Amino acid sequence: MVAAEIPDIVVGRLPLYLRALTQMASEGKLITSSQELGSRLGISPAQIRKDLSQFGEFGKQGTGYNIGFLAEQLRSILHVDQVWDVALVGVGDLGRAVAHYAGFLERGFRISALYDNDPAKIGTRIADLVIQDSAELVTDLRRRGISVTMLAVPATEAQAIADRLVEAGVKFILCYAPTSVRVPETVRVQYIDPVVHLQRMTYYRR
Amino acid sequence: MVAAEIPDIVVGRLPLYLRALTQMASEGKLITSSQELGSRLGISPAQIRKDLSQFGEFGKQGTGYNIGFLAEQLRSILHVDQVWDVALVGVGDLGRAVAHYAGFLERGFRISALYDNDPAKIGTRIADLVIQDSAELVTDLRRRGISVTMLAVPATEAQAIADRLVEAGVKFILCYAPTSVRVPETVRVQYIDPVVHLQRMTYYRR
DNA sequence: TAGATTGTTAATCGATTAACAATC
DNA sequence: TAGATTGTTAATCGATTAACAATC
Repeated sequence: MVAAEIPDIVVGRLPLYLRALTQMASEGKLITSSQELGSRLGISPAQIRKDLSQFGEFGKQGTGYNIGFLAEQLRSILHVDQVWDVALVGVGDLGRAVAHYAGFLERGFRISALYDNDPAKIGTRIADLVIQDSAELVTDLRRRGISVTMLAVPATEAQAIADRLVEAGVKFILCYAPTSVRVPETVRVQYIDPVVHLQRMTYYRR
Repeated sequence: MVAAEIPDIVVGRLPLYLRALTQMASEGKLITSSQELGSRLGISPAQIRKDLSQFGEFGKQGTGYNIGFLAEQLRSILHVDQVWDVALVGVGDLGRAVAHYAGFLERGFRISALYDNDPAKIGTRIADLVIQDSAELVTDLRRRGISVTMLAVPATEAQAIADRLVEAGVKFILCYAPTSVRVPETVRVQYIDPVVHLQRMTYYRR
């Protein structure tokens, strides 16, 4: 049961499987198949079986997968059978919306710290959290042992803040700023830039 | 000069190239190389050259790429040398933040219609736009010829709204709802779900 | 049992990289 | 010219799919 080297691209699909399974469970379904899951997600059944088989044997021939059991396994694999404390840096319009979003907790994350560098915002509250001064970022995150952060600052500030996050020992950064940041290999970054997604589509203008 | 079949994954990188080039231009740089571009983006120089060569010869041996020229070419390839009207459906916290975001226009998109089904919101304004009733979605989008939309409604409503968008002739949907939607093959969907990105990272917990 | 679906293998398909001639 | 970097080819690497024995 030694963890083999799982391709990044496979890991990337696991959260989609988990999300679909959770949805099925909420619809009262108990069992599904690679066929059904695949048709919901637009992924081939063979690929789903292959992906899952990297981690174990979760299904039953002739029957399919127990939705609750498979979801539980995926939560464990993705390490979201626990709740991660997340710090959000940058409380502009987007940061505010993210801070208010209620959907994190049930999927393994809890926003538990907010930072901004605007004196007018520091000390005010959003969703029960006091906005703290970004100047305290490094000592504070380090002290609290927070390793997951979301970056919702302007693109021009993203690299500087990312450097501070790295300094604070942060391991995972979800970057909403429309720019790439450079970090050591020990730190992982994921990006969300709506314009990138839009441009990926308009290429296919007919 | 017949458009060859370009892999999706290549198309997906073009907006990143464009974003980095635009940033370089704003820094006053005039020339770059696949080496430099690659190191900013964490992509190999060979891959960048290969990707670009699918569309033409944009560089000069020994010199590299003219940043302004290459950016212009990419805008043309991605069809963002024009401005696309975008409709945003769902004006909750996230939709509001998206509507206020000033960064769309210079990258080829303009939010020009807002929809919600909450009577308390309909008729009010956000960023100079009057929120319209979702009930008018189909006729309205069709009349205005809008083909790009952003979907910021709850997951439970996403499929129903997506069906209406398809009915209205929409071709591109950027889905912020944490769910997959089924649409005909003629319609493209891109997804933004922050939790999916977070879970992709926490898998690598050490 | 008969029907269905998994887990897995082998084959296919596609993407990335290394290397280098061309040339600015 | 000498140095640098492109565009492109061929080789390598990796991912997806088809097919089917196993088995519930």
